[in-house]
Amino acid sequence: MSTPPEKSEDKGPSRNFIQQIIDTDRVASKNNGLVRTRFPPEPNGYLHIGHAKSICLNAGLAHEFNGEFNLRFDDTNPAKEEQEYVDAIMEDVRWLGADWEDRLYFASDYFDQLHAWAVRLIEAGKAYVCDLNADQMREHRGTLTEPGKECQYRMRSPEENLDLFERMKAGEFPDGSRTLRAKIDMASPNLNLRDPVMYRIKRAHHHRTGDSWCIYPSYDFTHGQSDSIEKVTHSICTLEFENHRPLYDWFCESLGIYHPQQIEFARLNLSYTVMSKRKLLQLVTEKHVGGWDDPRMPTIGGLRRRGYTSAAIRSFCDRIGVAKAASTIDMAWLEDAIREDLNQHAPRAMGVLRPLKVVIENYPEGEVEYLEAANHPQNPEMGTRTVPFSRELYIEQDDFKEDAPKKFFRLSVGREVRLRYAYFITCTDIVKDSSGNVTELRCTYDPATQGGNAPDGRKVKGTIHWVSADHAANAEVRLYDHLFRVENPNDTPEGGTFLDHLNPNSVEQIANAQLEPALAAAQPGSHFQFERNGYFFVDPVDSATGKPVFNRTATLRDTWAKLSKR
RNA sequence: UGGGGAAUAGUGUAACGGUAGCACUACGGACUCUGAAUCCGUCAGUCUAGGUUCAAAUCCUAGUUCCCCAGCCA
Repeated sequence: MSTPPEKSEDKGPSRNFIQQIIDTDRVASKNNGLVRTRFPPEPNGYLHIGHAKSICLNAGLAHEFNGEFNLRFDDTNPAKEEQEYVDAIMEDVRWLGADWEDRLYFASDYFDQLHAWAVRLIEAGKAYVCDLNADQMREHRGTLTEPGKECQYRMRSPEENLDLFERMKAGEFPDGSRTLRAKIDMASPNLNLRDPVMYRIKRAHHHRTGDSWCIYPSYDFTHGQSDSIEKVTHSICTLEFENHRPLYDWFCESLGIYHPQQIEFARLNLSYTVMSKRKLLQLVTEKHVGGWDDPRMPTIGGLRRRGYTSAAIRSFCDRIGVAKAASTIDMAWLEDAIREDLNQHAPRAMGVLRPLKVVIENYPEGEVEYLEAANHPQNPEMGTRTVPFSRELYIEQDDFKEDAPKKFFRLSVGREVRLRYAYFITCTDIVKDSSGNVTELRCTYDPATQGGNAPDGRKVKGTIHWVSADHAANAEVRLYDHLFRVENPNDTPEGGTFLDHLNPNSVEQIANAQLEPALAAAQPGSHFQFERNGYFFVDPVDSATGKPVFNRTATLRDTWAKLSKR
């Protein structure tokens, strides 16, 4: 996925710190030079752009070093996990272009092995059954500055522990009444090493193992061993697991099993959005958005429905880099990535979002002519189409200004502009309603400029898009903006929440945009650039045959908007 | 006040003792039948203070700031 290093001997592309670690490992023939990575989601929610960074990183590394990439679900908490999420996650990973081939794994497939390993640690005197309840355990754990206390159960014999653990497994004890803990060090300055829980009693239906277990292994007792079973060479995770690495290492060492190397990197933060699963869930359940795939969501499903392509997301992940410093990437980077992709690939069309009627007074009534327009001016191979032209048209309201400044290159009374692919027109008069709003423009056209070129060589500064009023297709268009109006929604004053920063105008629905007629047949899932407006995607969910709904994926850069703001 | 991490233009990311580079943003300009794209250019950076060295973003010392950890979540 990420581009392989170039051959150039001088200065190749920069290598991130993980690539450098792997370079070193390969020079040392560690793992015989093999690279195997994995993406280990918990199926308790939908994937977001932050996960995409991890997927691209892991799959990209495997690809770059000719290794293997696994998909493994970390499904050790049946209370939160569901098959629905498994399915959605697989779809998203596949869509992103990461290929796990036949290596789809579930931590739950390792439950028997994990149990056997737990028994082994008990026998070795390295694990014990503890009768403390959650509150008591918290008390015994100590604090950041004070060591924890060893409990009375810590000294139980392996025989007693074995017996108790088997009875835990057999369902003899109520939920939460006992745990199996690793016997490490209650005084460790790293709280994760203060005899962490390996197994807890939890009667919950597991999406894969059903009701066959009532004890479930914890993340710490599962993750490293799962990596080990799969012979993962480089176990790449986010920074918050750095404190867990000693535990990861402890289990592999104590068990004497293959020991993968855990490497941590900084998770992705994006401006103007939130990334935590909890907050995304809240947006959905409290109906601040339409669902997990709402086009304003930073989820993979949301981005896809917004019109992002997987190529753009991969390119984005490639560009943002990988490091250990916590950082927040500007949303503009994501927008840049999708613009770059769509600029090359999206066919052009004309669509008027906020229509203003234009009557060409010297154009014969009832006449229609079909003018040729390029589907992509920079790429003639994409062909041409025709658009109907007639006496009455719609143009964009923003393309007319009664008191037009000098730098305004569009229409105003007495000014001439080019209608894209059509004619030069000059505005001669305006019609207003009783409250003074301009409702119609009266114009004349120059028949000699058909197709958009003047034989006398005269230039016009402005070219605007248009549609024929009688032929235009009506369609719903949704204009999306940032979900939050501040760069960092997590930055809230005392007593506030991230929801306070929700952007009330994050979506604007336009019920009756006027589009060139061919767009009525636009296929769901296809991309267009409405010239001078932006990139639009035909919503795969809400579109019906002959009634497409367009989601604005991204605007075009708008120099004029910037100029006019000053 | 314990432990683990991290600090390089506005934002990201390279440089691994030897010219601080690249990208995004911003701002100019050229070009243009999309005020788009493209092209050219400008502004702008090594957290602080000491030290080692011919030479320090890089090594050492001290400090500052930020992030993570007290779930039977992952």
